[in-house]
Amino acid sequence: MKHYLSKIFDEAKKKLEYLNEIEISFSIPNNPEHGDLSTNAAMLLTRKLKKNPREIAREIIDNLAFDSDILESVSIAGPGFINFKFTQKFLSKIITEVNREKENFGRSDKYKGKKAIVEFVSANPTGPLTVGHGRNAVVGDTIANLLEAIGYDVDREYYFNNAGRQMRVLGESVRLRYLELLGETVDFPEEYYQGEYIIDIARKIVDEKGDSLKKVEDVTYFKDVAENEIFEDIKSTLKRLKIKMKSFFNEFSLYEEGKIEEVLKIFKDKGMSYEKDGAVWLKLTELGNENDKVIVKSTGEPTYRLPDIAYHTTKFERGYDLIVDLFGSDHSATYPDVLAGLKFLGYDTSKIKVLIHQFVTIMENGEVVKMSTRKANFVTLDELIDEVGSDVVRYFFIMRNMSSHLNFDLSLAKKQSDENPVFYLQYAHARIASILRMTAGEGLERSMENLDLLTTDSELNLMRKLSHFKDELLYASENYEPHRVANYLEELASLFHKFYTDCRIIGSEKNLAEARIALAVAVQQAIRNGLKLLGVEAPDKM
RNA sequence: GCCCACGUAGCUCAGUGGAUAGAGCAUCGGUUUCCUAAACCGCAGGUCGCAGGUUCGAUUCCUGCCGUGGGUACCA
Repeated sequence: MKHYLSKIFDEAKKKLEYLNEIEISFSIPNNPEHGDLSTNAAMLLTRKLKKNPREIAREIIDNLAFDSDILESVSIAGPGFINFKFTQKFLSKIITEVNREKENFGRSDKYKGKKAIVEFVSANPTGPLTVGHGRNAVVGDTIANLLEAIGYDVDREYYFNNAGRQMRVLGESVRLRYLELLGETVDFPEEYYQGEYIIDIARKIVDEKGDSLKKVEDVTYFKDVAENEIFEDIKSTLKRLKIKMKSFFNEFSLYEEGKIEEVLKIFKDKGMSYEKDGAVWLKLTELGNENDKVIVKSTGEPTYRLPDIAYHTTKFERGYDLIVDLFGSDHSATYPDVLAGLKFLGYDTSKIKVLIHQFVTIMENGEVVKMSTRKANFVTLDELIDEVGSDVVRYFFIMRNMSSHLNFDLSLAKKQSDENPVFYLQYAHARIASILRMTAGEGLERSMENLDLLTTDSELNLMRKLSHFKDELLYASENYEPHRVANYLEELASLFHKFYTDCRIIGSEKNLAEARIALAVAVQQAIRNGLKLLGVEAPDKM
C-alpha cells in the first residue's frame, strides 16, 4: 500500500516542486474511519507556503494521478490530513500474495548480501543461566531472526572468559565443597559461589576420583570440571529455548593469538596509554570520555576493556557489515570505553549497534525474588522453562520493550492459564487448523476466485492488517524492537477471532465460504511466520 | 555528586510529532440448538510523574525537578 502511494507522490513531485522539500511519510490512522493510510504532508508545508493546510492538501490531491481501481477515496480531514482508502479489490490481493509467498511472506531482501553478527548471552561459565540471562538470550536470538528476515546473513556468537579471578573463585569453591564432602571442616567464604550446583559438581568429582585429590591445592582440575559441567548445562538450556549459537568465542584465544599484545602495543606506540601506580591506563579523556581507565592491572592482568576491544577488532576483521552487541543494563558503562578505543584504532564504530536491555524483576506471590549467581537464591532459567515451557518463556521475554524493566510474575506464568497472551495467539492458529479440518469434511476448498465477496468490516480489517505485516517486520527489525512483532500478532489474532465470530464459513454460500477459507489460511500463514520469528510453536491443536 | 534507562487506567504494559491516548488482566454484566467459549460484546476506570520550553500541533522532542532501577572499581 505504501509502495503505491509513494509512487503516485513521486509523480506529483514533478508538478508540485514544494513536495520535494519535505519527507513524505504515511502512517496508519488510529481510527479506521480515517482510511487505510494517511499523510501529514500538507501540515508540514504550512509554514513554508504560508497557506492553510487544508488548501495545500486540496492542491496536492488535485495533482495526484491515482487509479480508482486501487484507491476508493482520497480525502482531507481534520486539520489537514490526507486520508487514503483502498478498494476492496486492492485489499483482497493480499490473500493471493500470502499464498504466493507462503513461509516467506513478510520477509524482504532489503539487506541481502550483508553480513551481521549478533553477540548475546555471553555469560561466563560460573553458574547456570538465570532468568536475567534469559531475557538477553531470547531478545538476542529474536533480533538475529529478524535481521535474517530482512536479508542479513547472521552469525550468533557467545563470548566468554574461562580465565581470570571469577573462574579461580569458581574452582576454589568446588575444591572446598569437595573437601567438605570428604568430611573435612572448611571455612566457606561468603564471596564464594554458594549455589547448590557447586556441591553437585563436587559430588561428581568425589564419585569419580574418591579422595585422591584431597591434598591437591591447585584448583585447575576443579575449575576445568566445573567449567565443562556448567557449560554443558548452559548449552542445554539454550537448546531448550531453540537457540543455536554459530560460535563460542573464548577470550583466551585473544591471548593465544597475540591480539591483546597487538592492541596494547598500538595504544602504547601512539601514546594513548601510560603507566601509573603499576597499572596501564588508557587516555580515554583524550577520546572524549569522562575518565581514564585501567586496561592492565598492576598484577599484570588486563581488565575486561582490553580484551573487549581486541575481541571487537576480530569482528571487524571478519568482515561484518553490522555488529550487534546485546548487554544487560549493568554493562551500560562499559561499552563507551570499548567504542572509544576501537575508534582510536581506526575502526568504523558506526557499524556497531549496542543494545541495552533492562533488568528482569521476578515477582512471586506479590514479592520480589532477588537474584544473584554467587548467592544461592536465584531462579534458574532451566527451572523457569520446567514450570511454564519454552514458548511462554520466550514470549514473556519478548513481549515488552527491552528498554523497560520487565516484571515477570512467576505465580501468574506458572498458572499456564488463558490469562497468558501466548495462548491467545496459538489458539488463533489452532482454531484455523480446526476450521480447515472441518471444512474439508464438508467438501469445501480454499478458492481465490471470489475474493471480491469478502466485504464485511471484519474481513476488510483482517486484510488491512495482513497488508501491514511486511512493513511492521521491517520497522521492528531495523529498529531492533522485537516486541512489536508480538504486539502486531496479538492485534492480528484479535481481528481473526472477531472475524470468526462475525463470519461463518460452514453454512455460508459456497463461493463466499471458499473465499473466507482463503482469508483464514492467509491469516494462519502470517501468524505462523510471526511465531516462527519469535521462536514460538504454532500448534494445530490445543 | 555525575552518567544511562524508565515513570501512561487498580495491576502488567502498547503507543513511528498529529485526529476522541489503547490492549490484556482484575471487577461488574451479556453472548453457545451454529466451524474449539483458550473466544466474542458491553459498563467502568486517565491532571500520560511535576513544572517550563520548542511547535500550527507534544504522551512523543529539549531543559529543570521528583521518584524507581542500573552504573560510576586495578569485578565482568
